[in-house]
Amino acid sequence: MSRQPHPHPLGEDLLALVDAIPPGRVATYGQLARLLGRPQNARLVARIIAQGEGHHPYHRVVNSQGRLAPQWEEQEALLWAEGLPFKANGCVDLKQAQWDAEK
DNA sequence: CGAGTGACTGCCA
DNA sequence: TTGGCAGCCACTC
Repeated sequence: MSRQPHPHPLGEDLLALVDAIPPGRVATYGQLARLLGRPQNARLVARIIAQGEGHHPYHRVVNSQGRLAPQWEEQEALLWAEGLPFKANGCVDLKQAQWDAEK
């Protein structure tokens, strides 16, 4: 066997965290990174999610600007289907949709 | 080991 | 509100 089920040790924790995001809400890479204990590793979080191992609501993860993935147009449709608020420029309104891990 | 790249973030104009 | 710049970390060549 000698094979790693996850490319990163944080991958499993991150996936569980992403799976914990309730519908109608979104989380930022930095927020997830902070919950993982790596507030400065937002890019690592993005990379792990970009790898897309297993099935999780990755579409609920956006950047600090509420901007969606540059090469994933379907994400907007998925978020819209969950009733997420969008701004005029096509970004998610984090002010209303950002997930609060303590709530 | 060094340079380039990226689904990032925060600050400033 | 929007856009540009620098800083950070991990991966790839």
